[in-house]
Amino acid sequence: MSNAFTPALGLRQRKRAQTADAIHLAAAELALERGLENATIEAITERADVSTRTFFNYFPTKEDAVLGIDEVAVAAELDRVALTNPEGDPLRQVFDLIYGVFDASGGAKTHTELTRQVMQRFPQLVTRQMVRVAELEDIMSRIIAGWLESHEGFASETDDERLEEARVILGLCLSTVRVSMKNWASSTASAADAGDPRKPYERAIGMLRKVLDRF
Amino acid sequence: MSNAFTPALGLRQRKRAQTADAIHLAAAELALERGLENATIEAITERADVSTRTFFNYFPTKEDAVLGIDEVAVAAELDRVALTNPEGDPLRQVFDLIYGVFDASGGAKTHTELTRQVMQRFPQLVTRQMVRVAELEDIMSRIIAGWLESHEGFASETDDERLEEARVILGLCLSTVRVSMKNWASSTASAADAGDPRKPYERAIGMLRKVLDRF
DNA sequence: CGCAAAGTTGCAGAGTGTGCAAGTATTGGT
DNA sequence: ACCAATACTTGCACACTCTGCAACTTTGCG
Repeated sequence: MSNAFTPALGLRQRKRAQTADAIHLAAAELALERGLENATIEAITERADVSTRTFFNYFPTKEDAVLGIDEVAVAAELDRVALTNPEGDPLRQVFDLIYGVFDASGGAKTHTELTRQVMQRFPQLVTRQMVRVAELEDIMSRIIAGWLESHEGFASETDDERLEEARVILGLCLSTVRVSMKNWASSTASAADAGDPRKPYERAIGMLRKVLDRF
Repeated sequence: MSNAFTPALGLRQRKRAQTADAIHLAAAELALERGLENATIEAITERADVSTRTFFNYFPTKEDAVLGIDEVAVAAELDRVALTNPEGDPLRQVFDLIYGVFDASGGAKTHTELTRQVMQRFPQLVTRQMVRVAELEDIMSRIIAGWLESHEGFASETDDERLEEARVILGLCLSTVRVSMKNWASSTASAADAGDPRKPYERAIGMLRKVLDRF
């Protein structure tokens, strides 16, 4: 699991990742076994073999634990991408940004199939996931607005105008991803889909293009 | 208050509306006075002069009370609009649908300025409001898909394709409304804006058009 | 080794939300 | 005016989520 970007993690960090994963796994499994409501914190912590108090040192809410959201990784990804200055298809850039955040947030990383099942069975979690991303709207919009600045057609506008357009663009892409995500979540676990968590994003681009062409 | 559409409500229903409003008012005021977290159910019920238990007979959560969401009215509005078969600008139709749901949901009805202040101070509530509307996505998408059926260009597609496109279209409009809504919430309470809760919707249409023209 | 920083845990407690059963008010029919 | 069905309110007990705090254990590092 260790590569150029995760070089020789100390014992502490390894343990931390292990514990987080154990809690996430227990939470997701229990949710599937007995439903989201009936998977109590007590049951989760018992299976993950940590105290109730420790649970909340890792995840602020039960839902975040089920989704396995890693806030630190998300922040890091945003810091990283804020420095890039991409070229090419603007829509694809935005979708890549969104995918990066989702990917970093953990759901797509370790237990893809488990997460898909959870999202399929509890659609509230897809919504929840989107709300979480929406909370990063300010940061992401600013990044996109920065991109717009170097595009002809946007260069002549004020910062505020660009920021607002960036918000709308982000919103369009996010909502398309959400639709596509729900499709993915409700798809049968065919090998083609389950293996590639990017699939819904690729499909989302196509869907958005198709609808944009209508208007 | 009674007009052609609210003909001679019985005592029971009038009291019910009164109580709901009292709770909503108390919740919104207290949220503004001491913050969302510190406005406890206990404090709200005390001010509205009902028992804690009654509170939950009216609103499922504290946030819904602060926003004054009326689920019954929303359901009625959706039933009503499902029967219509509108003509004209498709985008406007969708925005009208969204506005109808918001309006019926109560936030825009009685205490417009209060609600605006609450949303300005607690942006989570804007998100929350959007999530609520998103939960009606299935129903609204089906209505829109029905509209598409009678539009040339969509008539040749399958029901599933139309439904998916309807979802994406709804998503685009919703996310634009959300952006516009946040602008509205953070605007100063100038007479022009405060008086007309439709303002953000009109503006949203313009914003979406502008961005669509870019692509 | 030995100290500092990070992490774990139990406990006490505030707050949200639900089910139930008993009591009270409203309605509509006679 | 009366009665029975119905709707609404309320108190109570209880389950659950989540937080602050203080004691304790583990890890990192000079």
